[in-house]
This record gives sequence, C-alpha cells and structure tokens, in this order.
Amino acid sequence: MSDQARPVRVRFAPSPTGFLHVGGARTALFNWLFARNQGGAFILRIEDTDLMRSTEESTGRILSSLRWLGLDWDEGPGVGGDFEPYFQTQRLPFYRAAMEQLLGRGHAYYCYCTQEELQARRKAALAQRRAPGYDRRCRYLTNDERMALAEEDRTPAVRFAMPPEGHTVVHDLIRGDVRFANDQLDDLVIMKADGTPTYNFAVVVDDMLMKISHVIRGDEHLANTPRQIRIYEALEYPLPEFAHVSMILGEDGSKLSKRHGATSLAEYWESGYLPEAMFNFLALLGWAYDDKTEIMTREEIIQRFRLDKVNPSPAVFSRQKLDWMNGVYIRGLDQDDLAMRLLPHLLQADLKADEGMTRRLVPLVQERIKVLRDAVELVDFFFTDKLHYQAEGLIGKKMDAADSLQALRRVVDVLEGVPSFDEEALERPLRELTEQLGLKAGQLFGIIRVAITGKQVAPPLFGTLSILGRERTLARLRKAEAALLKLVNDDRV
RNA sequence: GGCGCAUUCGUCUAGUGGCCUAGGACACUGCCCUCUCAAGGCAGAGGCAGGGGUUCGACUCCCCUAUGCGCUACCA
Repeated sequence: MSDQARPVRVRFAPSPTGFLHVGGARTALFNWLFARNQGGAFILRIEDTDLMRSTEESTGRILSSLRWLGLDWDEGPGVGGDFEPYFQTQRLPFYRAAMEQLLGRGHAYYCYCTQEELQARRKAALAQRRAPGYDRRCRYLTNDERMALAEEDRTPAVRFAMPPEGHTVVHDLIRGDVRFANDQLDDLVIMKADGTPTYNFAVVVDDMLMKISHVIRGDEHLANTPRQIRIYEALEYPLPEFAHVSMILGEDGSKLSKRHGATSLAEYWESGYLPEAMFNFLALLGWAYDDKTEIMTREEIIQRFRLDKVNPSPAVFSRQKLDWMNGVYIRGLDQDDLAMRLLPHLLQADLKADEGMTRRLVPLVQERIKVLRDAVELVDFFFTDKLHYQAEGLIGKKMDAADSLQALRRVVDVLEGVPSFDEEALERPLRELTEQLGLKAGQLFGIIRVAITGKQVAPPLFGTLSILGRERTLARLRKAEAALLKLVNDDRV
C-alpha cells in the first residue's frame, strides 16, 4: 500500500492537558527520527479541542520539553508553516467544511439523542450483555421525525455512518495487517453538539489537510484506526501509512503513572539527566540497531533508525538503566562542559559555587555521579565550615581513639610542613607517614577523610585536600583533634 | 461482554526454519584494582508463557489456552 513517493511528513500531536510524559516523548522521538532519517518534515500540532482540560501553560511546558530533548519541528507553534494554524481550536472551519461534505454525501447524519439517553441505553445494553455501541436510531430517521426532534430544541451532534458490513484492514508498519469487522465499528460522533470535532474526526481532517504521509502514534489508537480509515475513504482521500508504537510501562509492568516516580520529561531534566542520554535511552525503548550497540550519537541514531525494526511489545521504563546511561554520558563530557551543567544544580542546592570552583570540583565527581544533582552531596562540605559528624567516626579501622588521635596529630605536623598543597606534594609525605605509623593507607586516610569532609564516603582524598587548601584543612583537622581528645578523656573517666 | 494488540534472562533487547549448547546491555553475585565511594577489568548465575500441530528440523510458521494491555465516550 505504499503510495508512490509521497514526501514524508509526520506529526506529533499532543493534547495540552499536562506535561510531556516519557511515553509521549518517545512517540515524538520516533516521529522525529523517522522524519530526519527520511529527509522529511516533522510537524507539531496541538490538539486542544478538549476545552475543559487544555491550558496554554501546558502547551508551553510540552514545547520546552521537546526543545530540551532536541526535537525541533519544521512546522508548528512558533515556527509557522504552509498549513497553519497548528492549533486545533483555530481550525474549526476546516472540520465544519469536512462535516458538510460528509453530510452532503450521506456519510454522516444528525443525531438528536441526548447524552443522558445514550448513557441509559448503554447501561441497559451492558446489563443485558448486549454490545453497548450506538444503536443507530437517528441514522434512519424520516424527515418528519427529524423535524419533530428539531422542534424539541435538541441540538444535534453529527455521527459518521459506518458501512454496516464487510471489514477494514489496517496495514500497520510495525504490526502488519490487522483486520476489523465493520459491524464492530459503531457510528461515532464526529462533531459534538457544541460544534467542536471529536478526536477521531479532527485527526483525520488535520492529517489529510496537512498532507501527513505517516501516522506514527501510540498503540492505544490502533483500535480507532479502522474508523479513521472509513472517514478518509468517505472524504475520498488517500490513506497515510500507519505505525502504532507500543506503550511504556512502569517497573511493575502496569501503565506508567505517578506512583512509579518521575513520568514527565521535565522531572528528569530537573534532577540532572542529560538530554543526550535521555534521547539515546528513549530511542532504545522499543528499537535496537543491532545485537550490541547501545551508546550512539544523535546522528548515528538518525542514520540507523528504521520504523520496521520497532518492537511491537510494550516496554518497561527502567530507571536503573537510564541512570547507567546517564553516567556514561556524564563521564564522556569534557570537563568544562560538565562544569557548566553542574553549576546550576549546585546553586540550586544553596552551595555558593562559582564557575572556577565548579571546574576544580569536576574531576572529583565526574566518575561517580549518575545524575548531575548527585554532585551536591558529594561536594557540599567544601561550601560550609560546619561539619556534622560523630566523633567515633574519627577512629580508624582496628584502632582506638588514642591511636587515632596520635595519628591525626602527626598528620597535622606533616601538613603544616608541606611546601605546597598540590596533590602530588601531598601524597608522598602522607604515604610515608602511614608507613612510619605502621598503618594501612585506608586507616590513616579514613581518619583524615572524616575529619575534613565529615563523611565516610567522599571524593578522593588528595584532590579534596588540595582544593580545600592548607588553612581550611588544618582548621578541620584541629577540630577533629579536639573531638578525639574529648573521646579519649571521656573514656578514662 | 465484544473486538483488537502483545508475550525471548528481573528489565531493555538481538534473533525472521538449521549460524542458538539463544548473543549483548542494565541490575545482581564473586574475584581483581583500590585511601572510602565510584569508574574499570575478569568470571558467574539467569530466559524462548503453556499445550497442540506443520516440518527432516522450530525462539522463529499455524491453532488453542493463559496472562497483560488497549478500544468499545458528544476524552484525546
């Protein structure tokens, strides 16, 4: 069914009723990748016909998340295009025209049933174990009956007249042919009584008018596709290609929701995931290049992406794997780049960092953070002189307080006399001291670590000392000395 | 209820009838490296949902069952 070389035009069409969900982001990404791979156009259209739930703020959030991920659109909000407008609420005349066309050709009809009646009948049908679909009673109304209903002041909706028999086959690029019996398709409302179109109608009209060649969207729309196909045909317009990508699930296999943790792209952005890592990770959710390649640049992914290689089964969003991948990308960043990305996170955590200081910290954290925000607790001790730790933590492994105190005093002596606080200048004498004291490196360095950072787990020692500087280091060591002395004395009492 | 989609290690996946004694990655376990934590190296454990066919031969094709999910709205 491939049309003879229609230019590739795909679209992502979110409804602005919240933020951009990772599932939506993946759908957008696949559309974008396909467009870029094919040299086609990626169009963004805002489906805001749900007046009650749509907000402008939400539109803004979605756009900024897309930009963050690096998915630029060729047509749509902010950039315009040949098929404006790109907001459905501004396209009402188009839907009305299409509706008139269908009405005129007998492919659609007015339905005077009220929502209450519909609901009651659906309930009754379900109770009797009958199919709950619309019973088509308005479809075969005589003119007189129609007039009578109209007099009652009922504002009609418009329904699409489905062919009552036969079947409709959806040719799906990911799933193959999917066959639906037409008698399963009921006469869906295409235009609500308030004059706004329903989703299934608006998408068809928009995709048609915007000359969309490939409809790549979530799996949940597959069952709607035969209805849409019938509308295309009634409108006498060639079908686009369809590709339905599977859903993204939470760790427990159920539909991804808030209780699974972060679901919006913005949350990942805020906690310090790199857009390039998220891009790579999302691309691999339901698609793979081969049996081993995972880390790929944006360009490599564009070049390698194939729609027919997309996996039809749902995928669980694995935070752990994302974390790993983000770590890989962080480690791959050059130091200045990482510093610039880190700085806002440090500032946000109220650490009084500046560019220069952040640059110096980078080598200390680059290998040990998975998300940018992790750096905060790794380096916070540089930004305060009030350390909170238990004095017991100053006692070295397999040592007692008195031994530790003695060792600490020797450390102070050594560091007072050391000519420079460069890493290299520090390491030699401290290692020699361990030997003199008959201690293992871990014992002595552990004591120093706690004394200057207040933590058992911290970045490498010499780099830390060097950045902290002689004065602050010695001050912290002396405080630790005092704390240990107190411990020793308390023991004696 | 009806219709539809899906089902390979815990997770993401490779696999399109013999290359599979099923490959890679995350996570996990052990060892190595090591000033803690990481990072890194090596090794290990772990899977074709179940049952029938088709075939000389099925992870791969067909059917059934099970399970999960979606649609069945004047939501999108």
